[in-house]
Amino acid sequence: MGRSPCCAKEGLNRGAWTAIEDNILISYISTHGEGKWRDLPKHAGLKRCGKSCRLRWLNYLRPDIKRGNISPDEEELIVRLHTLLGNRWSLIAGRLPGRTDNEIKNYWNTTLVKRLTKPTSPSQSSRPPPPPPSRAKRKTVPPPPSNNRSSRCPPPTATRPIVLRAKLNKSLRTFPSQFSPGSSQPITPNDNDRGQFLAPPPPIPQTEGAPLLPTCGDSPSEDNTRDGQLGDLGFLDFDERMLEDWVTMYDGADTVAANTEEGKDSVLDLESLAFFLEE
DNA sequence: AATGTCATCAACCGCCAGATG
DNA sequence: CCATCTGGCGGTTGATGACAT
Repeated sequence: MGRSPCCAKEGLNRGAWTAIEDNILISYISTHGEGKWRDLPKHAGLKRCGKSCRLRWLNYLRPDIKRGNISPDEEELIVRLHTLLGNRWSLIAGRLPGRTDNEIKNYWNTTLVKRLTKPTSPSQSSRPPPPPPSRAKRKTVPPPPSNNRSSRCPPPTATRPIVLRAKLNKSLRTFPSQFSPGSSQPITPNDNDRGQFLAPPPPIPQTEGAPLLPTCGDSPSEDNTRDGQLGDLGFLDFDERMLEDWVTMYDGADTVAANTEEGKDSVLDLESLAFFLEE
């Protein structure tokens, strides 16, 4: 197709950023906000590719960045999320306020991989991660389930059943389940694209027209979103495999409203679900 | 002290998907 | 519907510092 490069390469600075460049970028974004990365260098007077500016801002200069000292809790969460999501660093980072996908990716590749691939002692309970469903692999992996609903439902290999009532819509992907409890402070006003936590937990959208998970055996004509009401989708045999399939299908939806076996009606994010499944 | 090796992480690269005209 | 643009993502590289010999 012959795409044009994201920016002209000639005459651009490369490599490590200088403090001056950082200051220029910070002051420009604080004045004009994020976005328009392609035009940003030109307007800000930076001899950098727009992509490079974006990366520098997101991974290093944002005011809410938390750097270094990944806590044991964070580490455990990273391991669990990676078990569930694979190398989907942006999704994982979205559950760790202040952490960037790049940092988590680096931490995983340098620290955790080595630790987790070592022969585990009896005291170590972390299981090695499954082959990650990376983007590269998604190319070669069998295509995601088609719109044929029945094809979306693998044979039941349940670990335990959950009644899934709704797939959470994208507006709900932004609230944290465990972090910043009691805090409703937005982390950054412009992070609407990275699964960051922008808002306090919204109520369960029982009457909102949230898109629904497909149900096994539904006829395509039965639309659970009719009248904007959530229908009870019935019992599904639920396991990690299905969850991963749904994550693939509904990329970005990392939370579901679930009615567990015990009858608790709740909104669960995938991390909670992973925990639930491990029980 | 000099050299080699390893570990870390910022930055880059190429691909992809959604938006737009 | 199609071509192109744009932003985002994950994989990889390379510079740098720490540590070992």
